[in-house]
Amino acid sequence: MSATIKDVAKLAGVSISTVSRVINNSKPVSNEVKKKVLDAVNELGYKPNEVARTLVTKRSYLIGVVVTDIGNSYIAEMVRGIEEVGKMYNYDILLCSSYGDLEAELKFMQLLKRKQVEGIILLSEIVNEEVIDKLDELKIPFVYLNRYFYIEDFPTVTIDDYQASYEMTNYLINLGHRKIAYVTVNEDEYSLENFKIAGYRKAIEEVDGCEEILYSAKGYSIDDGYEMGRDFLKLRDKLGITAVFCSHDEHAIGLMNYFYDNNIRVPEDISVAGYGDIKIASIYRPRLTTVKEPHYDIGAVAIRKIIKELKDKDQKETIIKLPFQIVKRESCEKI
Amino acid sequence: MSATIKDVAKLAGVSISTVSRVINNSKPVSNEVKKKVLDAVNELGYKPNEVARTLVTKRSYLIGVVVTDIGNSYIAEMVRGIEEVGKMYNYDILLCSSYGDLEAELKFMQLLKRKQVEGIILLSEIVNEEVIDKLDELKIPFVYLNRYFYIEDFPTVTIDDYQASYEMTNYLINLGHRKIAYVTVNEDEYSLENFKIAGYRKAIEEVDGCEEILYSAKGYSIDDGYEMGRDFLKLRDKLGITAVFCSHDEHAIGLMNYFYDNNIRVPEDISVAGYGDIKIASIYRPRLTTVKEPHYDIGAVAIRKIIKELKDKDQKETIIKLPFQIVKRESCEKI
DNA sequence: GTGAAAGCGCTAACAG
DNA sequence: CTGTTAGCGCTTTCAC
Repeated sequence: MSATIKDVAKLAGVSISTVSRVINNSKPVSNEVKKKVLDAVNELGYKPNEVARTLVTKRSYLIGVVVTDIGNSYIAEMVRGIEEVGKMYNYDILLCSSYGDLEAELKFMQLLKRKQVEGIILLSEIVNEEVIDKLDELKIPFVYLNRYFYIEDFPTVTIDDYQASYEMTNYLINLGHRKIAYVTVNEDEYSLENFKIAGYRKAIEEVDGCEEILYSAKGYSIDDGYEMGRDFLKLRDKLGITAVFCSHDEHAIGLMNYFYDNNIRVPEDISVAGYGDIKIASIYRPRLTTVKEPHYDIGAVAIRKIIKELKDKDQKETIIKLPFQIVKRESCEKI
Repeated sequence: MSATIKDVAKLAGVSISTVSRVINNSKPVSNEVKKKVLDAVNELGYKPNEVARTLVTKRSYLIGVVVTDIGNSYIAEMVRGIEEVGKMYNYDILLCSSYGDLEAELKFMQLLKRKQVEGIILLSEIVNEEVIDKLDELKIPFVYLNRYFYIEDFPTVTIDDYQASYEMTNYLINLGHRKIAYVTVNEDEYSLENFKIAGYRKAIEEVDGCEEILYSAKGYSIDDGYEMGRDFLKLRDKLGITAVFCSHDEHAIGLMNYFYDNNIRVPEDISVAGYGDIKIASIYRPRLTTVKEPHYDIGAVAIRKIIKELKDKDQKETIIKLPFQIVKRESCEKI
């Protein structure tokens, strides 16, 4: 096996505490002895065993991150933020994917705790009381990130969905649109959609000639967006919809795909706006007008919050709201 | 702090060895005692400390994964494969992102070793001797995954690039194309492009009227694909190119974006084929015809290889080749 | 079957 | 400044 601190001590002819002192710079050591130790370290290629160190210091420099699926670009982006900021503070990321399974989420949280992670970031897409309880029960700093649902007074990082939705709807209205459909998902007491719909509604109500048109997609995926295409088109023809604001970029992309496949031109025949600014939104043609959720920053702020809490137990802020942006691109046009 | 094995032992009125035995099922324990222990475990909510366990057993159940950027969909996909298979064997993933920086790669490998990971999967996009040496020096099982470069006799999992490139070119030829451009990247002794170009060349040479047209992009990104659009279009007009086979989906997407922005229709005006089958390839319109690299499987097989090696030191296979697929979609058409 | 004791590799008092 | 010693929480002989 690799060399241990003992080997170094023996080779350098000093005690292990002295070795510990020089590699940690924790206490003054005479230059002469220090040199001997360093030489021995080099000669043996000694690398401290972090596991042993963790056992005594109680500091693992590990943050557990459980995500639903790293394959989602918005999640990957958040993980990037988490990891990059974590690294600045010497933290490493222990990654677990739940694929949306409740049991898996629960299991991983347990597992992470056993592995002595110092904090947990849960990137969930479901809402469940057991998970909440477990998170509290673990007694380690955590942040709960959820794009679809909210839990009151629970540590999280987000944007002002009400305001974002309001502003985007306004943008569409200013473009001249009046028949603006809003594509939402399921109704749920804890769904963030409630805020977004409220924002949309407010904008609609403020302007004469505008009419609220709500449409529900089945799920959150691109496919769900595609599949609603047929029925949505009927609705459009019936009501004269000229713009559609989707609560998720995925719907917008799916819908645009359906439009492409059926020779409906965007934005000439209909304007499409999304929400999220996932990676593909700026790659797809036409590029998608959307609400930019700062995924990277959300991750970055989330871990920063944990690290701060690790330093100073009492942090007041539980919910952090980050700024968003209305990103204007070619999928929406003046009418 | 959380309860330790000592607390359990005390509460159950047995020795800590007995507790260890029942929670690990490592030695027979009388049912009566077992029950007492289990009760105590429940009452205290005891969860073994994996760090302490690792220190004595020398098994961390951790695999280190260093990637360039989890934001790349092909990388995310590989990590999914790694993680999912890892979990089947109770392994967790320690994730590090190098963002292509050599020093970072080196540093993380070191770090992972200190954290006692049992194996390392390096997902690199550069080639460097130092890295190779370091990997060997670490003396733990590893797999080296690199989409752009190869290292002879180095543990990796890949596809037969020569054959894939050959088959795709053939497909284009069978569609009636004769002036087929191949978009490559930089020339480098260790570039996988050498194999791909050879495959392309072979197909071209086999058919009368075909002519080799090589074009080099600046880098590997979508932007690089976009930026070559202008010059490429000139070349197309000059040579009468009817199809372009890009060595990377990113180029193909970037190119198609340039075409879209300049009113060149795909596939009517030019057929476009890619390589990789990254996520966006099947979402973009028109959907991209491409060589499907099984990213998920590559990750899955990579970690499986490591786990196998952990079980049985001597594994013969160093390079594993996985099957690929020619995925025919709408971006290529008969001429 | 069960307990006592040693030890994994390291840090951190405590003496000197 | 430096060495000795006592653990961190757990597994694993080795006796009984």
